[in-house]
Amino acid sequence: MTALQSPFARKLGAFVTLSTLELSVLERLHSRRRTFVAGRDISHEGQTDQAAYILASGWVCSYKLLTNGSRQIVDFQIPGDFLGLRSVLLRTADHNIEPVTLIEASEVPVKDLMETFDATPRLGAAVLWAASRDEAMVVEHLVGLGRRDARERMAHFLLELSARLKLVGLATADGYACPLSQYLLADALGLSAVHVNRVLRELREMGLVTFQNGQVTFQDFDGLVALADFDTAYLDHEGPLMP
Amino acid sequence: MTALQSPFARKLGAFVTLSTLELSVLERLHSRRRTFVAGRDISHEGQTDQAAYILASGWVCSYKLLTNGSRQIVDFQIPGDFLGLRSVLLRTADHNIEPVTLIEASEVPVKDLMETFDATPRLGAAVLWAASRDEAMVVEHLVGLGRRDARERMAHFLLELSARLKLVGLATADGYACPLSQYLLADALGLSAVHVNRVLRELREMGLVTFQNGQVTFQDFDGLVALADFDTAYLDHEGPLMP
DNA sequence: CGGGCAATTGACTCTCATCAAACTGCGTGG
DNA sequence: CCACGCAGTTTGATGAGAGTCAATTGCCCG
Repeated sequence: MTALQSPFARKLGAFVTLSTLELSVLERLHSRRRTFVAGRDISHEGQTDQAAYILASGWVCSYKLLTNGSRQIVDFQIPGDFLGLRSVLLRTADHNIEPVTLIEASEVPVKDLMETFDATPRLGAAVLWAASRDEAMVVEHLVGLGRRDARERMAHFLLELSARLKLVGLATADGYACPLSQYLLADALGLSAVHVNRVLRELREMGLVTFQNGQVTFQDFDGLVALADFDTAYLDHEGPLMP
Repeated sequence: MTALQSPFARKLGAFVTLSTLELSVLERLHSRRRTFVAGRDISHEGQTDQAAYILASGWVCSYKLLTNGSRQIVDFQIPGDFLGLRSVLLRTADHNIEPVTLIEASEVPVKDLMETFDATPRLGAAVLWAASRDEAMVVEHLVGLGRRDARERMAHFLLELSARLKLVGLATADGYACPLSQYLLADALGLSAVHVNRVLRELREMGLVTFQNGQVTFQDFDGLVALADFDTAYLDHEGPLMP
């Protein structure tokens, strides 16, 4: 896979034009390709000396555990997303990272990351910008947990994933393949798995979306947008401020 | 106020040693001092060309509104905190910023910010590190909204504020002055104001904390920590990776 | 064929929102 | 100096949304 085709380049390319040099630097970042099996954590809260990764294929989740045994998934990462950038900046991982499926990811050692920032500041800015965009997503999740009911939360979540997946060519207007179990959805949306099931049934019976056999299919996209009060503004920022 | 005494320098100084040059650059960042009255927003979602601010005194909240009229406060900022960094990086504000009290803040134009990154990379790294720490806090809030009940949330919130305020000398082991109304607490914790009141009463009757007349007083700090499952790890990261 | 995991459904419970109504402290203006 | 209004706090009563417990179904895979 060349950098031009990599989901990461594709995502950045949707917002800025990258020079040949920058594309080749991107390609070099993809040299340390690794695979990880589903379910075994890549990184644990409290670990130091973390590497960052760029996800090439498969899905990942970032989560935190509470001592009472429950867990909260902070976000899912899809191809083209950066993993563990904050953990690198803070020197210690502040959350756990678990592959949801078999994944391929390119390890980016701190040194390479710093050198990239130095050698191609435009790429550095792009990475920072992507990180800010991810943070905006986390904020939106927080708003959902605080002020949306279960139906709205689910609708919003499915729509956000749709927008993100479209950017890397993994979704169409009709829907997308989604490898998440109802337990994972529950941990992400702050609900119980049982309630997730009921909410999905409701949305299906309302004729809005179906989520069955790992496939999300929109029946009434606009209706879903209306229900979720979904506004893509937080995803559709202008590209990074390029030096 | 010299940079040495500013809450921002004080906060950074708790994690790294700053050179005289760096302190003087910091001081220059504080030149455009402005004041804002409580209740009138400094910045609105969707606005472009945002400036960033360093908060010198007073309290601020960042929030988002939903079309159904409810609002979710994402975080409060206290003296020493940066405001609107993400809005600058994304070129568009993705949330609103409202002073809770009369505040003093130093405006930091994008240009100055970039120049600082360029001229004193260590300060740039420090700012980035502080931003990552703030993001870790947002993540912790998200976990609270998703997986903690009202009592735990309130306890955790009061403890986090305590830790943050201590860092800039605004709290003692006994407690701190807190200008937040129960409505603000409600919007931050994803609760109704009525329920906030009941929860505060409960915590008081359990002999853990009191929050009355704008003063938070700990009666049983350890008991509160236990109830909240509070772990300062997400606040106590090592200092920034200094180039 | 049996084990195991995810999805599904029903019955019951509990936390928290909502509505309503006092009550407080406080600044303003008559 | 007091009446008034207002914003914030406090308390009670009721109901809805979501959790928990439990049982069943469907399906994949050894």
